[in-house]
Amino acid sequence: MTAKEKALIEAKANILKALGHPTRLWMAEQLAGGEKCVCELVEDIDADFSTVSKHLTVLKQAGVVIDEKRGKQVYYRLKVPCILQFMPCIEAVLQATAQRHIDLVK
Amino acid sequence: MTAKEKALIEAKANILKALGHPTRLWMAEQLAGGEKCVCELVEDIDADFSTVSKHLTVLKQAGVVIDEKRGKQVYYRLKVPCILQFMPCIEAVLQATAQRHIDLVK
DNA sequence: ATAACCCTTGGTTGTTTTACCAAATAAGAT
DNA sequence: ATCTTATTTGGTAAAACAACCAAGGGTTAT
Repeated sequence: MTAKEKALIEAKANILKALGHPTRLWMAEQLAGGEKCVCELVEDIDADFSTVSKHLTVLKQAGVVIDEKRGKQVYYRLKVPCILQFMPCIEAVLQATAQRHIDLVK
Repeated sequence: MTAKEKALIEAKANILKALGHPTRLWMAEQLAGGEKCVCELVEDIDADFSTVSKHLTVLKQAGVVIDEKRGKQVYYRLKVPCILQFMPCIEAVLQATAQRHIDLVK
């Protein structure tokens, strides 16, 4: 494996890793429906404001979202909407996995 | 968010997390070309036998791969091949992100 | 039976993540 | 100017992760 190939795979893994946390994945799914400010996300989830903000920072650094400050609030949105296209496949994995998962997807 | 929705998102995040490590992502890509035994993966990468084995266990528990013992060796393969279909989108994120990433994808 | 090979498991250590709290910054309202 | 409101940043402690080494369990070959 060349250094370039290695760097590419690390970059890709980093994006998947960013989405590989329940809170962050949930946020990405929320943003698929359109931009939201941090406060809206905080409101919908049982977590600290700072926690939400830090998760958004992770997504931002991974290149999954971008932010824009408007007035008092900061709005986040998906940078590349296709990100959530692979959810059906993820769910197919769950389907294929175990009995206990099947009812999750249905 | 109901308990069920929460469980679903955790399960999905777990799959993405499993793929969110350079070595594991690399393995998944290798297996996209067909099953391989652990020894073949170890040979192609600069890592300990036990490290490779543990990474495979993570992928297995996430439902991404399945294993089959044949003779002395254990063969791993992708359980749901579509897993790697979203790589183009991941690369699109890289493209969209920063100058320093662009040359990685090309 | 012994040896050699393939793989997993257990243990250890260092690193990374995560969540919360408190404090700091920034913008709009009074 | 002061006070909210919205968000980020810094700090800290607990938990999870990752890599290596050593040891153990099967399986085939001798």
